[in-house]
Amino acid sequence: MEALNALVTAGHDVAAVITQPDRPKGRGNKLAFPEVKTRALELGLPVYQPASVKDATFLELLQQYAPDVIVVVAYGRILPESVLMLPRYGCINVHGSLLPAYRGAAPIQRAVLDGCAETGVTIMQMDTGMDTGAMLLQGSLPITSEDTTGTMFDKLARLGGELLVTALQGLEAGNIQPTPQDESQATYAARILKEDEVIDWQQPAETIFCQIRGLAPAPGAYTIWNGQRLKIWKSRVVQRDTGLVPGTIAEVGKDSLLVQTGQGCLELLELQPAGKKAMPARAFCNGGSVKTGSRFGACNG
RNA sequence: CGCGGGAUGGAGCAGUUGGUAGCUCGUCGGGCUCAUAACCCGAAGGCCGGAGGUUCGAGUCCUUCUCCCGCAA
Repeated sequence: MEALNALVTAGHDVAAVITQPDRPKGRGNKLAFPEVKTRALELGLPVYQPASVKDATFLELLQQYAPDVIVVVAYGRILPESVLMLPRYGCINVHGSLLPAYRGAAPIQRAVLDGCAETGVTIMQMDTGMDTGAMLLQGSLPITSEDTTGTMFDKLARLGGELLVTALQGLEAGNIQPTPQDESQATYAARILKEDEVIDWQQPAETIFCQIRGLAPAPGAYTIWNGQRLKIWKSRVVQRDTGLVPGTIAEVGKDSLLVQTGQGCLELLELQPAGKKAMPARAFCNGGSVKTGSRFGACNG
C-alpha cells in the first residue's frame, strides 16, 4: 500500500499491480479483496491476481509488460527464476526488518515480541531463497515501549516507501552496490501461531508486555477468564512482587487491574472479553465479577 | 446459508417459574475532612436495539429485521 503510494507519488510509471486472489474473509466468509487492489483500482491501474506465479500464461503476461523492475512487497510467495530474471533490474523486495535478522513471514511482529530496541526496513534484490537476496538499502527505527506491531508497521511502511524510491533511483543511476547478507547472522521470523497468542503468566511481566504489544492490533494476546477468551490490548509493567501465584489478580483499583506474573506484576489497562468490544480496565471491573484473588488462565476464574 | 456470544439509564453488568426495572462506576448537589481519587447523604438520568405476535399483562415466551463482537478460514 504505502509502497505503491510512494512509487506513484515519486512519478514512477507503474504498469500493473499484482496481488493475491480475492479470498473469503471475515464472518460469513464473504469474498473480500486485498487492500492493495482497492488502492490500485482507485489509481486506475490494471490488477492481476494469479492463482499461481508459476503459471505459464501469467509469465507471458509479465513478458508483455517488459518491466524494468518488479517491486514485491509482502506478497508472501517465493518467485520462480523465470520471473526473477525477467526485469532488467530484477525483482526488488521491501522487507520489514534489518536483514539478515528476521527473515521470513512476520518480521515486525517478532521484533516487537522479542523486545528488540530497534528494527527497520531493508530494500533488497530477490533471489530464489526466502529473503536471502543482496541488500541495497536499509533504514532503522527505534521500538519504544509505546509501540506495537501496528505502530511499527505504519512507520516502517512509510520508511519503506521512501527507501524504495531512493533505491530505485540509485539502481537507475548505478550508484548503489548490492551487499550480500551475512549468512552467519541470519535469523528467522516464523509466522504467528495460535500458541503465540496465549499468555503464560509464569513469564516475567516484561515478556508478557512485549507479547501484548507484538500481537496488537491483531490478533491480540489473550488469557482465559470465566471460561472465555479475554484479550489484553494494553498493559503496563509494574515492578513489584506480591508473592501470589502467577496469573492471580493482585489488586482491583479504580482504573487498573494488577496481575501477578512470573516476575513482577502487569497492570492491565485495556481488555476485551470474547463477544464484546475492547474496554478500559475501569469498565471491565465494573461488572462486579472481577475480584482480587481470582486467577486468569486455563483453570477456574 | 461456516460456529458462537451480545444489544437494559453515560460506562460495565443483574434481572429469578412473564406482573410496569436493580447493582457497581460515572455525573450533579450537599456533608465530613487540613485535604482527597477516601467516606456519608441526596438527586438527575432508561419508550429494556427495531417491527410483528402470544397474553388480562413481556426486559422476561414465539417470529422476523438491523447492528456489534469472539472463533474458524
